[in-house]
Amino acid sequence: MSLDIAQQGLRERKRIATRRAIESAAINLVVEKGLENVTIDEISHRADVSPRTFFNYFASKEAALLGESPELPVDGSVARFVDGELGSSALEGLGELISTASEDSREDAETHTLRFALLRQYPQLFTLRMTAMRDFEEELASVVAERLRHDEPTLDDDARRSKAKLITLVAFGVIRHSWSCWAENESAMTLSERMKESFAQLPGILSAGAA
Amino acid sequence: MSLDIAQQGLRERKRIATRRAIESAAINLVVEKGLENVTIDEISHRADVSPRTFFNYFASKEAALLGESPELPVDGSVARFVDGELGSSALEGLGELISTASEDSREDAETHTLRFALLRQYPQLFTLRMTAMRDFEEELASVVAERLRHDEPTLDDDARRSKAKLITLVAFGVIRHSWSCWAENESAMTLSERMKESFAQLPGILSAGAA
DNA sequence: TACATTCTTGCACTGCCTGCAAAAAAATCG
DNA sequence: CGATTTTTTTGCAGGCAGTGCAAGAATGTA
Repeated sequence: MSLDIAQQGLRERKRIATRRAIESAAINLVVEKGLENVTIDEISHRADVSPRTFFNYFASKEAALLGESPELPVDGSVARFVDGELGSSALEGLGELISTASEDSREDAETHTLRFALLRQYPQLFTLRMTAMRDFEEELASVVAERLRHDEPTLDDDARRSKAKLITLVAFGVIRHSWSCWAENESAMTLSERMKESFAQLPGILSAGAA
Repeated sequence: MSLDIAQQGLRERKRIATRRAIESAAINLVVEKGLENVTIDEISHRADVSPRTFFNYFASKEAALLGESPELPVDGSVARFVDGELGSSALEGLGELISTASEDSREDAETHTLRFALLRQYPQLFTLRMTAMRDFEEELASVVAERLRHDEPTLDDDARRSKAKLITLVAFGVIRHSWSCWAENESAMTLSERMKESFAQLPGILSAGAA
């Protein structure tokens, strides 16, 4: 794990350091002065790079604040999910997969905390993050399709892909719900706990008929 | 219906005309030259207003392309939904409410068609549209909460609001699914038909357990 | 007609973002 | 080490987005 960063040459190490410096400068400045009052120039200056270099690393101020896009966990939980060992249904398993995955983080703990605070403070940032999740959605949808191949082998390809996508998008709806609840209540549960909660509520919203 | 535009004075009529002219100029230019190759200057010029005036009407090029935000239908279907007459569950009813509402349109048919073509062509625009839907989501969530007050009178306020939000966000997940299917297949069904389809698939994704 | 209100426009200004080419830094090789 | 190649950083020039302000035009009102 800690060998990832290991000597791939000075160049690579410097690139990572610069990226981190920019992210950190951006996040701290926004915490200090507010999103609207921070310019690329300021961020670059604090990170000790030229404004032009900023754009060699990030496409925008927001991109620097959001950091890297999420990726599938690499600990084998994906394999267990595909094999049907995670959750009694694909949707439920997906919920477990995501809420567990949202716990790990390959970065500085303080940066991570501040980033979350910003997502809480600026809903626009959360929206952007969800937007940036499109690729992740595609990835997840194909994993879900694999799971469905296991759960329902009789389904034809098109139906399976469509169903996988529906499951994925519904799951993202649930994630948004978790987020919304989590962001409103000052410091109640962990986000990942809140996610488990929302996923648990899910079955109740389909069946509950008229009075 | 056609009386909406009726004499509210020259000023108001001109405002509406200008707004329409800008929208139309924007849409047509983007259809002709592609989203990236159209500037505010061009749009303003074709709409016969100054670039400065453009910003008196829209905050950005994208806003002009997307047009007005969606609103709740005014034909009484909301009341029927709240009273539990629409759908056998809140989620199902919400599906009917939305898919029906997406049919009406208070605008020029050609503009409407082109706008949809653009949403199809540029997924970023659809994402933006979903982002702009936040307020609409809030509105819907409170309507859903009313419906829940009817369906499950025993629920306390917090639980009801949370559940209403979950239902709403899941519904938006389904809408995204409908959109995705609709945008991929060249000219299959109506969007609103496609929505009914996706909502119908929904019950199947919760129960389907392991093989 | 005279007055008040609202809308349009030009102007100046800040900030975002990109392409390009020169300089700096790091990797590679003899 | 020194020479060469590759990659990164930086400055510069420039286009486009978006905003505040104040003057002037258009509309509403009496």
